[in-house]
Amino acid sequence: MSPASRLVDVAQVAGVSLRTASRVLNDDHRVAADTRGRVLQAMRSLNFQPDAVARSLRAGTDTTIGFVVEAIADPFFADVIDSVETAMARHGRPVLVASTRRDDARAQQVVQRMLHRRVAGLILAPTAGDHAWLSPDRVPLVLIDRPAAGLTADLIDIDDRRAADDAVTHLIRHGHRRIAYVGDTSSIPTSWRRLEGYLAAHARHGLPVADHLVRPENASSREAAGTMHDLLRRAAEAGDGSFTAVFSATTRASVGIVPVLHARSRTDIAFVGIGDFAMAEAFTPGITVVDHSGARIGEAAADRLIDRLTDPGRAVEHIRLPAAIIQRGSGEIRP
Amino acid sequence: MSPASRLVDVAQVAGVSLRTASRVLNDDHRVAADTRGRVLQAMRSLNFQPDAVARSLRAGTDTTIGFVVEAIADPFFADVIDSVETAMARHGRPVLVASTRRDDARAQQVVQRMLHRRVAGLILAPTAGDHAWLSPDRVPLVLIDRPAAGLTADLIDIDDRRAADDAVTHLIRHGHRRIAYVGDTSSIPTSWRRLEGYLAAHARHGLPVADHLVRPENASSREAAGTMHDLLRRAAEAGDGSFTAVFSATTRASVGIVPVLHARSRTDIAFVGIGDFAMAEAFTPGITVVDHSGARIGEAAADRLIDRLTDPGRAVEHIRLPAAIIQRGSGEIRP
DNA sequence: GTTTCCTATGTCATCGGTGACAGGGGGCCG
DNA sequence: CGGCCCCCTGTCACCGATGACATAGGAAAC
Repeated sequence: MSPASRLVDVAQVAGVSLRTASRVLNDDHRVAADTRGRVLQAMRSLNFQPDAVARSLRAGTDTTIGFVVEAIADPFFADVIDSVETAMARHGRPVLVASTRRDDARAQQVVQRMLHRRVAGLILAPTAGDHAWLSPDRVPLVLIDRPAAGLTADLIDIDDRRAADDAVTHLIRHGHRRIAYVGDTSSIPTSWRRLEGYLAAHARHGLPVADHLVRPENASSREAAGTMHDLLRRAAEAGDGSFTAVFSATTRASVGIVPVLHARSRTDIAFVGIGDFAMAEAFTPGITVVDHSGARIGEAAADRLIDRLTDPGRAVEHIRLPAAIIQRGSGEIRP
Repeated sequence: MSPASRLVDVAQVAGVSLRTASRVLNDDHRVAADTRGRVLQAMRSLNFQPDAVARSLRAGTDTTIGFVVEAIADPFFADVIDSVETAMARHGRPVLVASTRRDDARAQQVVQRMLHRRVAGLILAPTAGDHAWLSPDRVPLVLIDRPAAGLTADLIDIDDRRAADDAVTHLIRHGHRRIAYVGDTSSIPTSWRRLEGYLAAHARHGLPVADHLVRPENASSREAAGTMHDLLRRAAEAGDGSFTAVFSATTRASVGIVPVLHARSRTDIAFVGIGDFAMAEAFTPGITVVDHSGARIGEAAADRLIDRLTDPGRAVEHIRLPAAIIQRGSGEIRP
């Protein structure tokens, strides 16, 4: 393996100075046509490729984009990463990924690491804690999915309150009066907004909310499954603990709940969840969801970040992407 | 925002030379205890963090690891990426991801880009084409999921032939004689080995293979769903086109097939697929699969790469991870 | 007391490019 | 024909760290 050739080698072969070769490399117009030709020829013959690290050092900033989420394997975030990477690849920008596991300290650590790598920009799905340590003037920043406490920056999300309200209203319209809520930790704005939507839909229809049917704080699919078991048990024990429909506030929760309902053959209970998932249409009945496309969010975030890199001065924007109900059957079951 | 402090600033505050500060930073033992103390104190007071780009330039190599797969959003690869990132984070190594969309040219491009960034090592799920352009002496390299044509490097995979053989044998033991094969493009070793396994199981049991039941070349879940529809239609038309079980060679295909079977209420047809997926246990009957854990593969790949970075001279290894049948019902249906 | 050696620290060059600025040479103008 | 300007190219310094090598000063050895 011959060592990678450097720009000096090119310059020498072309018989020009390093600086001139550099100008050709950077499409500087003030280079005579034939000189440019010789340099380009030399580059080809040496199979020259510029060293990104050296350029980054001189430029003071890298071309790489950092992407920080709580879990890469989460289907929603995997979609987002995929579309961000695809969009960034079009601009020749590599993407660094990191996961936080919902741990504030870890989030801070991985972000700091990226900053020391001088990433050109960051896309971040914030954790629950305060993010004042991350000053947005320090690096171009786009948030996804939820705002970050103590941080003003571009944000791409869906209207969580409304998505939940729509889902619950859908169930109410189909005749349900006692609807269980199963959701994620309400320390995250995404989650409490969905809970708000659930409550708002009830209030607007003059329906009371039974406290024992509201079950936030399910951090994993497993916990959600446990909660579902518990809800069913209570409903069986006491007549007044009953419910005819379930609203799941997150995909994670849905993936726990649906198997429980099916394992118990409780297809008499209506179900609507936020977040689509693979195979949702494969059940009988199909699973009705309010979908927010990860791919769309990723694309919007990538576009926004590229814009901000081009023109750092622009005003902070909050982009709301639409979320719509996909009716597949489970949400249209009547009590 | 004060600009990030540099090592010279630290040196100045501590009243030592740049070089001495550098020695402290690198735990060089030949520094007097009190000098070290002053420097560390200065680092803390300036909140100093070394510039990773400058270090990379000087060192000739970056600490970053590159990860290249065909699609980041693929559930299997998302698992792998997640575990690789988690493992690498423990070693303080950032991870760059890139997707190839199964396009050789694109694969070559993203890998070259990573090399120009001087990544410390690469983990690669090869595409179908020839990979001779990527010399393994150029960068520490670990392959996952399948070998690469024209390339000798560490490889982490499962025994695809055997996994398929096991799955099909499982069906045969449950009394099936006519088993359909639905799989992915057979240009990829992963895929044709699974087809081999399917054929081998039949041969060992003295069973003939009906050509019209062997359906490779389903690149997407959608195509697999179409193929399943077609198989069912033919079986309904001609008596001899019938089958009592389906073997799906990839998760992608399974995700297409299962909904079709359930939509048509064909739960009389047995099913076994390679690759587990979310909700597989939620169906009635649950979906029997041969599982190969993406997390395990990612962890093994990360460990292997770290080993190779530590000791570049080691012999190339081929690590086979176990894959085991998870019986959930669909594979235990009798004809 | 001188030589030797070692410890702690410093100076200089370097990694591979790019910014700032200088300067030679030809064309155009007065 | 001198002066001005512009086009093209070159020299030098620098981005932030580390490798190679040098050196002051004291301890150990003779």
